Amino acid sequence: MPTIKTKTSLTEGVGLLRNYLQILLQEAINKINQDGEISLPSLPTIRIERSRSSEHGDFASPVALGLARVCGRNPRQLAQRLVSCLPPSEKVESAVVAGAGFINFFMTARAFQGEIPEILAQGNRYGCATIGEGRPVQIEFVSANPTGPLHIGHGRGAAYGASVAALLEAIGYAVHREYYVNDAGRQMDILATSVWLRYLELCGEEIPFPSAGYRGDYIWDIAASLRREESNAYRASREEVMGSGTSDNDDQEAHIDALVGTAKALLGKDRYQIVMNRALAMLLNDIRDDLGHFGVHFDHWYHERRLVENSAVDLAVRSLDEAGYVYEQDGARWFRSTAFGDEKDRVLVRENGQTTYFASDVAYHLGKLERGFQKLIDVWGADHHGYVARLKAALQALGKDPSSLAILLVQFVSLFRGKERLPMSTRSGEFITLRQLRKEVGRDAARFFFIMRKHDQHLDFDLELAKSQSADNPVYYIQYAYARICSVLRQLGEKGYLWDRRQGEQNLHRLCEPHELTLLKSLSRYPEVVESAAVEHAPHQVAFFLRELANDFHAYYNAHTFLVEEDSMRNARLALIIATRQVVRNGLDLLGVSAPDTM
RNA sequence: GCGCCCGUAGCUCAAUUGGAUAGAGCAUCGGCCUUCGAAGCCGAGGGUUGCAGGUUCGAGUCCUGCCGGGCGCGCCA
Repeated sequence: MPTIKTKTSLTEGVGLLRNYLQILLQEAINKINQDGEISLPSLPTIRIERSRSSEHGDFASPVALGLARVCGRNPRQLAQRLVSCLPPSEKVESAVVAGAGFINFFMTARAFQGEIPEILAQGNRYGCATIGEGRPVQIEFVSANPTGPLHIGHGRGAAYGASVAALLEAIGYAVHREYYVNDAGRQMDILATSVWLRYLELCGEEIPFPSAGYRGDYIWDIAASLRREESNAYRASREEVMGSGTSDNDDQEAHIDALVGTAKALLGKDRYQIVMNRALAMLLNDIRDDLGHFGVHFDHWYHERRLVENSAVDLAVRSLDEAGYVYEQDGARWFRSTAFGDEKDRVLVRENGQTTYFASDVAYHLGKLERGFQKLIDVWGADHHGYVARLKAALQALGKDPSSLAILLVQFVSLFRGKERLPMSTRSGEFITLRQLRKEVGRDAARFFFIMRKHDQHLDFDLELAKSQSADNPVYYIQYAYARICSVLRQLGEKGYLWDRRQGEQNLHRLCEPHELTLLKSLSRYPEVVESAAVEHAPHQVAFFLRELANDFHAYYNAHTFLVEEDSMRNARLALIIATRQVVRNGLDLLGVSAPDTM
């Protein structure tokens, strides 16, 4: 019989209790496998779960159920056999077979008490893992067009992307955060022209503003700065501007395109470029500043222009062509994405010779892989879902593995003020910006609320709830737990005590009240939660965990006094709540939410 | 019409990716402050997981068909 190797041995570091139990089961399976009782060519994956109900112990494994199927044996009998082969352990109180053949583990109090020194020793690093093994991962998020301020939807993408990035970093990936700046397409022309038209209005020209232009107030601000800087040097008359003959009443898109042409002609290439660059710079600064205050930072801002200028886009199109997936039709060049399951083929080069946004995106993603990232993550608004198939198709056509790119779609946000739903229209520039939201509810509540739901769920964001400083508000509930612990420690000093960490760690066996065990068990779950949330790109799991942890702490607080007279007990309890404080802070940190000492 | 996502307590959402008796928070009702912060704690009620089939030891989760909602379906980005 083959000996199945175990990754780690029992004598090595403790690590997660879950992994520890996994090893125990491995030993048991190995034993009966070597005895010839069962015959396994390779080790099955041994799943260990936290029991949902305390009646089922602390951990449970369904491994015998799967194994029984393979071996053609009775699951309960096999489970019983495994239990009898488990190596003895001081961490396991008992292991029993239950239900269809589950193995339930009841742990000793000591097993959980042992987590406290780990937390205190690791501090900010507690919960981190090395699964990523330093592999480079690139995560692209927000990437809003620089044609206006960020709105609520971008806020959700920003909060989500930032938390996923933090989680991946926590489990050992080398994370590179990137914002893709769409500064090369038609939208930029419309932006530049919108600014110029407002500038002309400021100069006193009465020109009707095109409905396809950007109408937001921020356009006035940019125009005003242009006028301050350049005075009337960019002025043209109403007659010159309106001379193209198109009308806003006929075809709004054609009209704006004509105005763009007029702007380019009247200003000349250099001055037109200055207007565009000024608008772009101001908007990007605004976005960068906004995100900075939101606690969201990027390692790199990647400009689409760069792809155009260094011919990466042309190269990508040529590569697709050489792979045999490009053809010409109606004067345009098409990518045969239907060969990879897309609904229809997509244009790469337009009839007018200009490459499409899609062509840039192919080049951009190809470049990401060529820069050495093995794992790519894109966070997109759900309205872009139709885009997934074509981008993956392009990667596949270029000989890349499409599964190296994970596209996470973030659903829309509906804003509520209590029961009242706030209208969100992007047209006419009347939408609530991220900045307004941040100023109204604060960064902490905004960050927390945005990640509280799974990314593929619609999010109802209640401004009143986010602002309320009450138990209804989960952010305050969690922060309050943190502040309460800080407050206890202040009281400690006022009473003339000092926390004796060593004595505390030596008396952890004193922590055996039900409330204490509940809290200890929750604390030990934290590394498991971080790992799961990271692997599944699901920061909401951290939010739910913190809520439960805070609840366990508040319950403990109400049931017992920490600052008791007896030194050994006091120091043990302080060790527990200081460890709790550490875990709350680590969790909040992953979510970009602050941990205040007082509230 | 076609494609993708979603449908779980009155409301907003979880559910260890196929595991045991589907759980939280609001809201409702009832208790707990002379005490380390009541921004807190404890308890109660509330469910045919949209509907109907199927797959298996086992389904909220997987497959099929309906019903209802959201989003896409440009030589825009």
